[in-house]
Amino acid sequence: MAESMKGLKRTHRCTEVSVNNVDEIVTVMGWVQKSRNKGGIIFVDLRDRSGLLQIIFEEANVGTENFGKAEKLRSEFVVAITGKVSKRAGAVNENLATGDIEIIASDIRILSEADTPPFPIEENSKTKEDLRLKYRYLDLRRPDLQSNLIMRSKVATLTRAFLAEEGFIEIETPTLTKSTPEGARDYLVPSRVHQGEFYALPQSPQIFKQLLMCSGYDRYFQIARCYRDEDLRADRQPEFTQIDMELSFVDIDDVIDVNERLVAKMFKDVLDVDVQLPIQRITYAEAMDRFGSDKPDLRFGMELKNVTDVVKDCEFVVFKGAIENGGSVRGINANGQGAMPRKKIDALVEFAKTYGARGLAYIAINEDGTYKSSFSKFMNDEEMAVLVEAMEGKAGDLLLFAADKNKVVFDVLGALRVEIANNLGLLDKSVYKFAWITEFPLLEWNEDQERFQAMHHPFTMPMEEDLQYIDTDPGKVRAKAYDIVLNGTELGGGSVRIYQNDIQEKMFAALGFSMEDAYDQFGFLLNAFKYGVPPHAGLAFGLDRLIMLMAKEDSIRDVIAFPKVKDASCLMSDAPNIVDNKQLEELALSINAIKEEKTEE
RNA sequence: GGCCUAGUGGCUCAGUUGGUUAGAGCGCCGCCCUGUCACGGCGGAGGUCGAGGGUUCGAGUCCCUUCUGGGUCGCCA
Repeated sequence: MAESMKGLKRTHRCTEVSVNNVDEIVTVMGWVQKSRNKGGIIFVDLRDRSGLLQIIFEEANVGTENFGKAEKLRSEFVVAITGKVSKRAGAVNENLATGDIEIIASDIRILSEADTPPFPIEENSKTKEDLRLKYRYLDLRRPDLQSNLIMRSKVATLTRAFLAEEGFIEIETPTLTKSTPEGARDYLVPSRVHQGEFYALPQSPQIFKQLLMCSGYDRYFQIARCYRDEDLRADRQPEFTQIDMELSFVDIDDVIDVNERLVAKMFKDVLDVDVQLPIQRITYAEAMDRFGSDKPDLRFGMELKNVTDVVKDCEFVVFKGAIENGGSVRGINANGQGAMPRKKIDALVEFAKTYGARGLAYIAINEDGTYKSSFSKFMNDEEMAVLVEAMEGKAGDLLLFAADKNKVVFDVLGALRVEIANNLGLLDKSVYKFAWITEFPLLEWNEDQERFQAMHHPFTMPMEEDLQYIDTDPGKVRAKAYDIVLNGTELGGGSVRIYQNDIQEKMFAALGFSMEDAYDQFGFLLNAFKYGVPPHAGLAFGLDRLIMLMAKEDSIRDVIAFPKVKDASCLMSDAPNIVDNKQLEELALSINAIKEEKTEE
């Protein structure tokens, strides 16, 4: 028996009422968080997106009929309350923004009744995520998710304002577009009109924004939805949002400048955190060498040390073999962890193996200066001492070594470094350490396909000084590409683009594309470049990851209203689902093989 | 696709080496209570332990298969 709100108008949100409104008659509307019925007096905590407000019902003030309604209230009923703001007669509740006041109800309407929710609607929910996702519309009532989405809105709003101020124009680009085989797997959309043909959902607006530069818009941005049909992670969803931009007549420094000022404004305005500008820049080579990662977490040390030269003459076959095969031996020093129990060290070895290590060598330095090591029997005392010295090992330290191809060594130690820091509680979410990573390799060798592929994308400009190697030693060429990294997460990235035909042709040649292939896939861009193209560069932020870090969450699911789970389905709507045959016929599609349980539905 | 991990009343969990009617807190329902705010008091309902199969005299507890979440490697220009 829902009542009408006819004739009523909400005057305040719950926490917009304060002591300044004492004795005023207000009308608030929201959900019943909690009802405490003491018999002759009923306390109700009313909730809306702003917070909680206590309502008092006494028969003398609200009347017999309304008091009866108040007795019926249960969690999540939606009500409209009119009453007088009053200083609390009882104790002040320090935990509530409105803890010093209450509303003495003179009228109540039950706008909607509610079933008991399947889990408590409360902050810091302990409920398992699958249940929360099935009832996402209830989960989204919780204050922590509401504050995340509100923060997200603030960031988007100030981004628009900031970029507009900087001369950017917001332009939308298509989401029904053309599949390009390089890069991530595309989501495809069948065409009804052109049977047998497909649109692709964009992985990014990359080509369109470059065309907009050709068209003279000069500075473009868009808060763009992007799609990649790859497996999910805590920080990867099949559809995600980028703050995407492109600028004409600029070089690296111009892009970095405007973006670090944007980041600084976001953190100041939303979190009141000062980001020190300029943000430090680290080359890719240095990042790999010091941190084993191109997205280093700079909140703690434990940097990698290259001890290849130190151990090159030892008899330990693992070290020797790695060096002979062109690899390296590197280590990290987990300060003060020398007493780590064998079980935990074994767990680290297993962890390392998931990153391709065949094992992990270690030296635990006892408090008395003696060693406990997995390989001391292969080294003499002097060799051990020199190695420990090179690692700056002190009594009580734990030294961990990886010996393999450089890629494996970096992967293993880079991951291990973060794992250990995490285990030791060194990753403080309220500390924000930014870095720009620059001078990425232009190309990387794809072992499976036995060819080079673009590390970023095929339109990334090589560094002028490396251009000479593009024909002879393409792997050596560095790119005018840059990533912005925050606390070990890649927040965004971009590059200066190629705008000269001759360089673009060399790039396609290095990638093993014929010009015919290139024109087939990217002809509209290459043709556009024939008609006068400005030098241009751009960048895109992962908005979901940015908000995740700002909100101190562990998953982007907590900053996306309706996220998908690991297998890319939606537990609430049950998407994706099968469609009826009529739809398939219109698209000239037939299904060859699908999982049995789906066909039986 | 691989590896790790979880799945016990509505929610969160406990359930010893397999052994009588599967427990707790919160929530829910009913009655009482005019100052509570983790309200309180009294009473009550509710699960066969994700599913299927197996071992056993006997399984929530062991084995196999499978489903559903989460983490991660591969993948993610």
